[in-house]
Amino acid sequence: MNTLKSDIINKSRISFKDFLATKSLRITNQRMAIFDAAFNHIEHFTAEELLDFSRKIDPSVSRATVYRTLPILTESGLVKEIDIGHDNKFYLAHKGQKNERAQIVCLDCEKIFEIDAPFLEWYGNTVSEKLGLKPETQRLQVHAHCLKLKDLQTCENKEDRMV
Amino acid sequence: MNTLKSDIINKSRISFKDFLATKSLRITNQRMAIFDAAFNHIEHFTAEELLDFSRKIDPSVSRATVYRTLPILTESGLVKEIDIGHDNKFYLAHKGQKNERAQIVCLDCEKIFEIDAPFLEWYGNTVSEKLGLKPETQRLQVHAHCLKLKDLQTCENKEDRMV
DNA sequence: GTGCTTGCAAAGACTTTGCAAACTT
DNA sequence: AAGTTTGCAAAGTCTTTGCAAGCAC
Repeated sequence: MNTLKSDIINKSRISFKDFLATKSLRITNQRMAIFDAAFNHIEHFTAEELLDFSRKIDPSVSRATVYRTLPILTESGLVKEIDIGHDNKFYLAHKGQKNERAQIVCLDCEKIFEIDAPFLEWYGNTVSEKLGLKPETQRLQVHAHCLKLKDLQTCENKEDRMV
Repeated sequence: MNTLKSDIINKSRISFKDFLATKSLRITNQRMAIFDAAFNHIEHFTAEELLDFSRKIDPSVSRATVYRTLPILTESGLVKEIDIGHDNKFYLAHKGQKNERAQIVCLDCEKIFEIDAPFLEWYGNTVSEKLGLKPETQRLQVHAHCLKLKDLQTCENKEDRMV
């Protein structure tokens, strides 16, 4: 399992370098540190969190570079932008999961659960056809309250975001 | 049709006043101007647009009051917050449409189409159950490109947002 | 009259940008 | 060596907030 995971990260790492080369962008320490920070993180992360993680790998990484690198990562498809509305904009390293995914956002602990939603693409196509549009991305999100928190006054996810 | 629409607006207007009264909030000219601005607008609108519309009704309305009134309107359920991600946060007056709706967002003209999505609630329930969560809101969005624009180099919706 | 609401301007949060130094190729 | 990329700090954008004047009740 661990080796499999490393495999995916290593492949993605090469993909990223290829992507940079294709776009005539340079392979810098900062860009690779940001890539590694994103892919070593299991959960969703914000730009600010990515800055923190990146600096643990290469302290020279600046906020500006993180903000400049994120669009490259999302354009390459290696990082997915997760917009759950309101305040926060999250990102998630794409490690071979299916593309049709929905997010369940806990309103109590703010944890984001990613789940497969295999009908999503079909749905987008069906609806868009009628409007003369070609679907590009689909987003399905359910915001929900934690029943465990309500019953037990506690929720083990409460602090998990900071892992 | 026009009378029907006015009926809905008038009913909503009374609901808003009731809501304010229930919450011990005062019925001010500014709040009512903002309400009217929202309900006289057919399309989705941003906070800034709502400020403009409101000022046409009551020039004394300030940006701050719009930002302070929007949460009241959304809390009352009379205005729906539509988060299509990226930059813009939109709002839409709730004029008796079904609650289970999806948004199709045109990536070219930025127009937002609202459509019924009757399975949305069912889906949220099914998925959330497994996670021990109680669904509160569901959001389904498809971002799509305009085929007409691609074929004809033009799209009649291009300027519609400013209506 | 009491105290909630308002407009204004300042402050906040988050993101982008200009520029000279540093680095990749 | 040439030209991209970087960090820094300043600027931008959107939203919130403190305060004294104004208004609803």
